[in-house]
Order: sequence, then C-alpha cells, then structure tokens
Amino acid sequence: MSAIMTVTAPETDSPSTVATVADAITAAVRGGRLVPGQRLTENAFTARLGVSRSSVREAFRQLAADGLLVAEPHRGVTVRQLSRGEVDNLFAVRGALETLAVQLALPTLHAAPGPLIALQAELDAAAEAGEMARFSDLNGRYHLLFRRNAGNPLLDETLTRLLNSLYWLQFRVMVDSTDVFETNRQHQHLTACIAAADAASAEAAMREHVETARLLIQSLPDDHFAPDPR
Amino acid sequence: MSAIMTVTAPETDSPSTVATVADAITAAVRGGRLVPGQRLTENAFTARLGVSRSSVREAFRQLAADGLLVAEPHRGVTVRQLSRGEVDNLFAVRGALETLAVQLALPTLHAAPGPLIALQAELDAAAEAGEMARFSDLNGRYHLLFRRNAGNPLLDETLTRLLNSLYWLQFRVMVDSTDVFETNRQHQHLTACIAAADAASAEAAMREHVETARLLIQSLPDDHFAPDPR
DNA sequence: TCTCTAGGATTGTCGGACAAAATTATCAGA
DNA sequence: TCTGATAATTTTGTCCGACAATCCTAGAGA
Repeated sequence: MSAIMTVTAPETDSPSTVATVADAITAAVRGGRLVPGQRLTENAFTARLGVSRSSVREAFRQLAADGLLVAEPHRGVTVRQLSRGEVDNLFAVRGALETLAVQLALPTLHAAPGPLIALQAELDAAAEAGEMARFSDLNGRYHLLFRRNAGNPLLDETLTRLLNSLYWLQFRVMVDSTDVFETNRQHQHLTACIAAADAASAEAAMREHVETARLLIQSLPDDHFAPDPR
Repeated sequence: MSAIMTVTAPETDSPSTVATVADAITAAVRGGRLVPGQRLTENAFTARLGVSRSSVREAFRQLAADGLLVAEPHRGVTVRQLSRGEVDNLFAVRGALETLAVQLALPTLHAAPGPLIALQAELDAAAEAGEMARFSDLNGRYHLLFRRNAGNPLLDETLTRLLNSLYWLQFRVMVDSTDVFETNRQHQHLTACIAAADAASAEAAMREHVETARLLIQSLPDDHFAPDPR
C-alpha cells in the first residue's frame, strides 16, 4: 500500500512537540549555551518553549537515553559530564566498536570511495586553513561515514550514543589543539588503507586514532571533567 | 536501565511508582506472559496496576531505552521481537563487547576465581540433570560475571541492553536444545582459560561461544522472528 | 564558623481533558 | 463472497492543574 511513501523521507512528518523540545536542547548543548554539568529544570523550558511540563519531561528522558543528559531521581537532569575514569571506560568500548565498524564498512567504502575521498579533501582543507571548529565537525562526519556504511543499524545507534556524551570534550580538543595535523595524518592513513582494501591495517589505524583521541582528551585540564568518584 | 537490573537487589530506596510498573512488565516478559511482538496499551496497565497513565507511559519509555520494548510513534509499544538480520547485527556488536569484557575481567577473575568456579559447577550440574530452564538462568549469570568484573560500568550497561532484547530467543534455545553439552563444554574451556590466565585463548573461546549462540538462535524456526524487512 | 531548621523550589504522581492518528467495524458495490 | 470506502471506536500525544515528597538554600542559633 505505502510502497511509494517515505523511503528516504527525512523531515516530512510533522515534528512532534517532544521532538521539537529535544532538538532545541540538543542544539543548545551543541552550541555551547548549555555546558556539561549544568542543571536543567523543567519549568525553565516550559516557559521558554511554550510547551507543557509533560513534553519537557519526556524530552529530558529521551535525551538521557541518548546519552546527552543524565537524570537522577528527585534531582532533575544535567548535561552529561564525564569523569576521567568514565572517559577511559567509554574509549574502551568505543575502540572495540569503531574497529568493528571499520571492518564491516570496508567493502562498501572500498567499492564506492567517493564520499570518503571528498570528505578527506575537506578535512585536509580545514586542517590547512586552521579552521578548527569546521575540522571538528568534519571529523564527526568522517567517523559517521564508517558506522553508517557498516550495514549495522544497532552498531550505529550504540556508537552514536557513546559519542553524544563525548561531543563537548571532543570539541574542546579540536578547538584548543595546536596540532590537528597529527589527527589528520591518521585520517589520511586510514583513508589510504580503505582505498587499498587493507583490512588489518585499517583496523589498526582506527584503533590508534581512537587511542590518540583519548590521550588528547585526557590532556585537557581538570575543570573539563567531573570529579572521579573514588 | 538500572531499574530492572536488581540482581543484587539494593532495595534500600522506596521503589518509585514507575519502577514498580517497569519491574512488573519486565517480570511478565521474563515469565513469558508477554511474548515478543505483543502490543501493550497504556490503559491495560493503568487499570491492572492501579497507577496513572503518566507512570505507565514513563515505564514504557524506560523499558524501550533498556531494549526490552520498542516504541513507535502513534502506535504504542510492543515487546521487542528481532528479525534474523537484527540478530546477526546484534551478535556482531555482542561479539566485540563480550570479548572486550573477557579481556578486561581476566585479571580480576584469575585473582579471585571462586565465584567463577562455583558457577561452573552449578552449570555442570544443571547440564547433567537436564534442567534446561535452570541452565539458561545460570548461563545468563555466567556472562554477567564477566561484564560485572570488567571494571567498566558503561560496558556492562551496553551489553545488558543488548542481552535484554535477546532474552526470549536465548531462553527458547536453551529449552528446546537437545544438546546443551556443547555449550557447556565451551563454558568449561573458557573457565579453564581464565584459570590459566591465557588471555588470547580466553578471548577466542568467548568469540567462538558467542558465535555458537548465534547459530543456535538462527536454527530456531521462523515464527520466533520478526519478518526481515528487505 | 558550624549545625540545624524553616521555607521555597523542584520533581514525582495523579486525574481529567481533548485533538490527532490509528485501528476496527460497517456496509455498498462488483 | 470479496473488495474497497466510510464511519465508529480505540489509542496515543499533548495540555492543564493539583498535591505530596523530596531537594535545596538561606537564615537562626550554638
């Protein structure tokens, strides 16, 4: 019956109230207007967005499930802030999943390397021009390309959730870093491995790249992290 | 996520209404009173449990985030039912994370192997006695032991979510299987690798064990799966 | 300065209400 | 009988207002 309908269908459907609220909060976090650790109260958003408390509550829960916020009973929600230990834990999981994504996506990306090549070119340009914010965005898109082409939606979702809670730290690293060239060199190497269809090297390259990202994040000053409970 | 995971059951805090509802639904799914694919309406639970619709709604969302239910806009929630393709996708992720858990937990379990040995003895007894339901339960506890001792709560949560949506199929396999001995043999082998502190073999053993579980599940008849959308 | 205690602020839960969407039932026509 | 369109019913999404339980904060008292 509905064979014609909504195969690609991005934003055709009328966005629900909850989705609108969730998008607004997400945008605020991405834009730095809400910073990690900051507490969000329901009333603040009911007033500002003109929606009911129910909708705000549900948006909060949804974003908490996405890893962007963290909810505590009777204490409301805050923008997720990771401790150094949690960053290490996250990167252990991320390493395992990103290498899996590389492995699964390699055939697809090797067969149709167009988007990868194009993205690599943009990354090179941004790195050369020193446009850090733009490089950070492209870096996200680069990793997205792999998990999207892994042909495993569950893997994609799981990785996306992890990276959601990592967004801010990753962004800080890119902006503060005096040397994105090393990061970009790793991208180039990985891209080359894909082009050569060298699975083993590609996996190793991704693993090293993720480890580098971890080290860069851990090199940020303490005030970017939640206190490590211990 | 934490609401339904009362394995050690820290019942200290008075359980919230939502948690009560979530526990009831979880118990119903575990007990087979709610089967995969079945649709749950809000009213049915408001009446039966004597709580408001708000609480039921929130419990639904929470369980959907846990992977036990699946929610679709304007269509309510159903008990999650996987297609064969989704099972494969899930096992790809599970394999990566479960081997990571082995790797991380090995030092701890090798240093204090008591619980592992005890659990292995119980598994042997259940397998010998042909108590399949009991074996299934112990099998779950066996895997739980690894991810709990990996020292990585995020890994634990992520794996738990995956396994939640797999509970029913895993249970069917155990109950229907005419040969749990092969599965138990793999457990014994893995236990031995831990005792010997042989990391490489332990990882390989787990990988093989997970792959075997996948094959057993895929050998179930079609009516246990959602139609594969392709 | 520190501890303890109001009081205000915030969340958890309830009940009802209504429009929008989906599901089910009904029925005319082939 | 079957099919397809239409109407009736159910269910969800969202809103509102309310209240108790809990958390937070500022000020009183030691």
